[in-house]
Amino acid sequence: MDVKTLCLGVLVLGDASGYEIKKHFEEGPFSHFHAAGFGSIYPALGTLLADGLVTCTEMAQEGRPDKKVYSLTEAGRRAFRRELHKAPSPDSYRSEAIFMMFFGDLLDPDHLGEVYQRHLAVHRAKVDCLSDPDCTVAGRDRKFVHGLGLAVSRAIVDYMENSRGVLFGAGDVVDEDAVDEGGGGERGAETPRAAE
Amino acid sequence: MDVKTLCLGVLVLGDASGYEIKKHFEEGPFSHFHAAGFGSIYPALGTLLADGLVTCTEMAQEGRPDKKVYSLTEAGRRAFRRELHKAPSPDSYRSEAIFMMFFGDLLDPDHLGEVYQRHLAVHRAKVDCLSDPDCTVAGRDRKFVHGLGLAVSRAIVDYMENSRGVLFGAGDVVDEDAVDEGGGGERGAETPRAAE
DNA sequence: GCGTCCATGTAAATGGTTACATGATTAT
DNA sequence: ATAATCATGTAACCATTTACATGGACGC
Repeated sequence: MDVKTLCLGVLVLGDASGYEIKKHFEEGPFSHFHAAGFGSIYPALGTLLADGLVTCTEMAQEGRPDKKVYSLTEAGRRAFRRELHKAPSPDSYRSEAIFMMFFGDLLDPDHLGEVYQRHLAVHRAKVDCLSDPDCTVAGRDRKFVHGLGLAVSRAIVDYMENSRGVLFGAGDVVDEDAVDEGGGGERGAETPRAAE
Repeated sequence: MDVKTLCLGVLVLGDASGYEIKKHFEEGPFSHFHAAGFGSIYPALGTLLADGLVTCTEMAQEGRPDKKVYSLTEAGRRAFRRELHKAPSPDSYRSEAIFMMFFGDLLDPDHLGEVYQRHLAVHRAKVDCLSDPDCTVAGRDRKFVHGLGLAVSRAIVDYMENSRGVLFGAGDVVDEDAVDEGGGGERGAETPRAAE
C-alpha cells in the first residue's frame, strides 16, 4: 500500500489540499499508524489526478498562496475500496530510541537519560493529543482505532514510568552513575507533562 | 540509522552469520522494534567487512552449507557506540491492518473480520513469544526493552478483546463512552510488570 | 517427489526522504 | 530582522524490498 492509497483514504474523510493531507498524517487520526511527506504526497496526487481517481479545484485565497483542493471521484472511491480488500502487509515498527535503550549499557548515562526522556515525552504528548476532546472522530471504526492508539500510548507511558528503575539501576545492580543519581536529583524525571 | 548499524548491534550480542542475524530480527529481542531482510543484510555485512568494522571466518559445516561467521572488531565496536550517541530519529509505525480497520465501514464484513482476527492473532503470538521464559534476556536495559514490547503487545490484545463490540456492532453493542473511557476507567487489570 | 530449513549472494525495481526552488504573509 | 505558517512542486539520492540464482540435507 503506497502513499496514493493513503491519500485516497484522507480524501474519503473530506476534500483536502496536499498541504492539508500532510497535516492529517502529522496530527490527525492517521498520525499514529502512518506517515508521509511532501515529496511523496504531491507526486501521488499528480498520479491520482492523471488516473482520474481525484479531481482538482484551484482556489484563490486572500493573504495566502493558492490552494489546490482535491476531491475523490467515483472511480477513486471504487479504487480505494478495492485496495482496502487486499490482504494487509504486516505491521512495521522501527524505533531507534528503543534500539538505543536496548544498548543502554554502552551509552553515556546522560545520553541514555535524554533518549528515555524524549521517548516518554513523545508518547505523553500523544496521549494528551488523543485524549483531547477536539480529537474525537465519528463512526465506530474510527473510534475503535482511536481508542487503540490511545491504549498503546498509555501502555508505553505507564510502563516507562513504572519501570524507570529497571533502566536506571535504582535496584540491585548499582553502578557508579546510579549512586549520585539515586540519592538526590531525579535528572528531571518528573518533567512537565507533555507539551512539546 | 541503517542496516549496517543494526547488524553491528546484533554482533555486540555475539558472533553471527548473515542468516543468523536475520533470525535475530525475526524472532529475537529485536523483533518488536526493527526488521531487515537478506537483501539488505548481506550487502551491509560486505560493506562492514570492507570498512574493517567486522571480521569474517568461513566455517565448514557437516551436512550444511558453509557459514560465514562475522565478529566485531574494536573499530566496529567504537563505530557502533558513536552511532548510538547520535540523536535517534523519530519512531515510525505503519500498519495497513489498522488503516483498513479505520475504514471498516467501507469493508466487506468478512474481510474486516479477517483483518481484525489476524491482527489480534499476530499480537497474541507476540505476547506468547515474549512471555516465554526462553526469551528472557540478560541485562537491565534488555529487560526494560523486553518488558516494553510485552506491555505494548498486551495492551493491544487487551484493547482489541475488550472493544471488539465497538468495531462489530454485534448484539450487545458496547456503549460508545466505553471507548473514550476504556483507557481512563479500568486500567488496573493491565499493568504488566513484565520485566521481572 | 515435495516442501522446508540451512546458507549466500546479486540485480532490478520500487518507493520514499532530503534538498532544492519559490514566494507571500504574519507574528516575534 | 527572523522565523514560522501557508502553499506547491521537482530531482537527485538513498535504502529497502523483491525476484532471481544456486544447492545440499532432511522429513513426510
